[in-house]
Amino acid sequence: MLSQKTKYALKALLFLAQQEEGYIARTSEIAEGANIPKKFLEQILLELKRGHFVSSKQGKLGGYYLIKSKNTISLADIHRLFDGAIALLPCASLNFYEPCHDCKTESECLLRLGLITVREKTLAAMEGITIASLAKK
Amino acid sequence: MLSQKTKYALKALLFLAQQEEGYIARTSEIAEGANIPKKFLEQILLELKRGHFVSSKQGKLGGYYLIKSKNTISLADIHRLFDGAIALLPCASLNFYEPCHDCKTESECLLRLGLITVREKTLAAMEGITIASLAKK
DNA sequence: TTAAACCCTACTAATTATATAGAATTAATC
DNA sequence: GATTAATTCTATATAATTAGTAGGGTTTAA
Repeated sequence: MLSQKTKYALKALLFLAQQEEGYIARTSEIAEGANIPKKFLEQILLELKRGHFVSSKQGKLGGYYLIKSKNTISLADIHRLFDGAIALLPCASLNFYEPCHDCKTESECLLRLGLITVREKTLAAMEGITIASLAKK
Repeated sequence: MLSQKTKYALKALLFLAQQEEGYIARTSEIAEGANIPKKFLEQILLELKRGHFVSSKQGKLGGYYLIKSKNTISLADIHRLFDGAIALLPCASLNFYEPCHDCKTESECLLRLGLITVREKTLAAMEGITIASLAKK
């Protein structure tokens, strides 16, 4: 399941994607428009900025705007930024790989291969969902 | 990600599936064989019993055994029993559906349709992974 | 200089995850 | 019938995570 934070991040990105090109949205605007607690949203926008999905203008008249095309921001990207691995176990993950602690040898872990199959399917689906595809209702 | 509990449940089921037909395995046997804390495993086996995946014989010489064919116990089943919904949000779930609180109307939730697509793919993959398929290395 | 915005760190409250403890119950065997 | 060995049940403990809140610092336009 997505964390609330990931859900809010997606909604915030959707909000930004629906503004006209070049528009700079204040946090409070996004918070109201997407129904997100403002102080919580501040943190989320900062993480999105560090993840290079949005950028910001500081000071008065400042705010946030997309710096990646909405076609290239996928659900997989945002999930990884906030919730981490897409795989069901670290040993089946591409970007967050870790060996199992409770399997003595890796070949011994009977779950791994099956979970890699699941991750491949889920990842393909999640990469197909972009902010652009979500925005066109 | 799978919780530790789900992972242990899968390992316990795999252990049981690898025993010969009709064998009754003690909790302590499973705990050692699958490297699971015994008292934690007790709770897991009880939940698997309530879920009608295993049954038990009480008293001395008692223990646990599968009551569903290993071909018919899927990763999706076990995930749902211990970790709940497979969908990324409750509003996209089949078995754990709940409407979003922060979307005023359902049609307003732009995430839902995309997440249903992801759930369909993931679910299909998880239903394809069974205890039997995992057991054959 | 002031106001309005982003930026940053710390804190908190509630929930969930991961167990552990111990007593009650059941059943086989001596 | 007593003993032993197993499941069953309920309660507790502890640590981590989640979902925020608080409050000040920094930047920039006017």
